[in-house]
Amino acid sequence: MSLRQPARATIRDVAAQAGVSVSSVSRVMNGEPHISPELHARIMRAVNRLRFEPHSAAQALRSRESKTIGCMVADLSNPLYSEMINGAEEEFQRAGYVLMLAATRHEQDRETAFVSAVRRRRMDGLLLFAGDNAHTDFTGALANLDLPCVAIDRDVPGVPSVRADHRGGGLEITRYLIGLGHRRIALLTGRAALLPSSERLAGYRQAHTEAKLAVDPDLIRPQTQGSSIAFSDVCQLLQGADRPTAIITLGTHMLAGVMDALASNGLRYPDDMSLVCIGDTDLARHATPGISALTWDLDQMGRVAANILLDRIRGGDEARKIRPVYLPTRFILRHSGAKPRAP
Amino acid sequence: MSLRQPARATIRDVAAQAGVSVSSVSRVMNGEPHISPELHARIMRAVNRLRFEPHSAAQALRSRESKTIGCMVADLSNPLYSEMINGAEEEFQRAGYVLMLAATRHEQDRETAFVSAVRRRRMDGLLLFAGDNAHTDFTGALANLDLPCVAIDRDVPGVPSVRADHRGGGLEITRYLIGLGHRRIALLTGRAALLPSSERLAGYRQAHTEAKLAVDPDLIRPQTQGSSIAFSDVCQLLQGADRPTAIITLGTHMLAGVMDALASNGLRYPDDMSLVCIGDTDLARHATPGISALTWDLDQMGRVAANILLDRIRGGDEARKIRPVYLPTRFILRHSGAKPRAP
DNA sequence: GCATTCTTTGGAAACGTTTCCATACTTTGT
DNA sequence: ACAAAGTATGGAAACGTTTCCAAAGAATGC
Repeated sequence: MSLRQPARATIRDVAAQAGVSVSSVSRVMNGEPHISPELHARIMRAVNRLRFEPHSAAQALRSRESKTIGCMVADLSNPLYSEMINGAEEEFQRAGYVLMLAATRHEQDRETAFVSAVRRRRMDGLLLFAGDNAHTDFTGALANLDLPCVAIDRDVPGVPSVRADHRGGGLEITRYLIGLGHRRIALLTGRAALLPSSERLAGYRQAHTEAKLAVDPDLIRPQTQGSSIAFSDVCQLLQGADRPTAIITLGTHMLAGVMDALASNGLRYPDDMSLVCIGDTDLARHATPGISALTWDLDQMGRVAANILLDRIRGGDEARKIRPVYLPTRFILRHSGAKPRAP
Repeated sequence: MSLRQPARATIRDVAAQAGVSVSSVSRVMNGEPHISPELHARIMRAVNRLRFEPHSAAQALRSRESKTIGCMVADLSNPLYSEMINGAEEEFQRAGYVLMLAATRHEQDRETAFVSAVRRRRMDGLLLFAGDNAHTDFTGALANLDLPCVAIDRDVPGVPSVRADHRGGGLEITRYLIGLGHRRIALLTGRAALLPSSERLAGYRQAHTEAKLAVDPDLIRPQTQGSSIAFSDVCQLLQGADRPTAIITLGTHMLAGVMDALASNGLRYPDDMSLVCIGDTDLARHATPGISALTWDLDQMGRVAANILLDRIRGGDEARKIRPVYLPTRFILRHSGAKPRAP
């Protein structure tokens, strides 16, 4: 019935066509030395004639490497992550690896499921993006893995990581706001269990300590990323007796919710409320007035992580270093900060 | 020197441990019928004791399916794409497939390279995102592939596709602007070779034809996505003698460039220039005034495409349908449009 | 009660590579 | 000139599954 394609050529077909042994074909395909030019030419001719393409499952089975990198991320639709993945993927592609992607949606089940997939597929390495620190089942599964791993903005015991200096960034922007005279600064920093959030919080606390200010726990909103959550968080904060006079918020999605909340409460920034966001976005840049933002190089971060992982896979010198690599953050001052109003 | 992990258990180890044949183990692992409960229990006990996980390369080699989907996208850092991938990945994950991702960066070489990877790895299906229609080498390579494919917002001969109704959307927003009285409408719609761009242009033309207006080719800027390009495009348009009075632009990145260009030329929207953007973003929503936008359901689009592909892989009834599936666009009216000034 | 079909198991041959070992020539060193 | 080392090739055994075939026993039809 269906006219099937001619069966794909195997290495044996190539050997027969060229009149040589399969081992010679294998050697040519893998660019091994000690091959006479004539043999090489003859084999390549057969390869081209038959359009031979080695079956990577067979290669993986025999040679025990799959030329595959697992990449685990909580949320692909978050531009912060996709930007990093984009950078990392370029490096992997250049090195001849293919990315296998899984979005875990912050669910521990999916994390362990992916670790299982990594094992079954004998992936050569694993790149971990920010994920919940409380997922100990997952880190347990990971420890049994004996596989080169690199984490991005995540703290996994025994795994090297690349991190933005969220603590320093949190410190810098909190100092800035305190310097302007703010004493009640709300922090909408995303899920508490994520490393970037907890680090930023640490910086925030440090700035308060330096200025001998107490931290009001009510001002810290460690909620999930999302504009509607930010909206209701801010509304709630504004209802309170002792309002904040400044807000630090994530730039992606949450900032929009914060702006909505301010607008629908008839407040304007920077006069009624100072604003700083984390992660520079088109919105932060082009809102009027422009919103000061903390930023760092996402593409670079992906690339650095990818290269560390590749180096580990190759067993390079760097392979034993576990200490995190930190990338600097940069504060972009715009016009969303002002002295707080006299009460 | 290095304390290696104990070797991973194979199906043979399990069989030995349970005192049965390997074929029985295989049957249990694959949930085949005709297995006595006692055998099943005995084998599962051995599986758990040895922490057996089947080697997927061996499975792929023997069974000729890799449980893997290739996903080719031009630019991962574009939120439009990553949102769609996010939706598609969820569906694939649910069906037990893993996504293999490649970013082609609009380079034909990378496209053909990935097609080759798809062949070698015997992936089970291929999901294609918007890419250059001029890449005929690539579509040629694809035709030889004999593999279930689905395209998203891309026209590949013989391949079913899921598309947003960019033509209808382009028509609607152009009609809207013409209805306001605009006669010179600039169109900054991204690379001309991409299907969404050319479809929008078709809608734009149709609206002009309906209104018996000529289309000035100078107003059509089929440039690559990017804020700096949009910036210089708009500056150039504003220098011309016969300025446009409205601009249609892509929402991601380009809109920011357009806004910059207006601001640095001392123009404000909607009074000096009407604005509509394609793809709703935080910036469009929260700029003041809000910017009217054309939007469609990205997550849904990814899911629909994924399910069509899965159906094709299973050889389902839908398998033979090649006609594109269209998803509707929706026009969100905000405050970025006004009647053009009297000249 | 006997031929037929179904259920349950085991044995062994693939799947398509890589890699180890053997072998027949060439070099090279002294 | 002869041992040792190097180069170029082939043969065959893995790698870890699935699947086809055979076979023995249990259930069914008439």
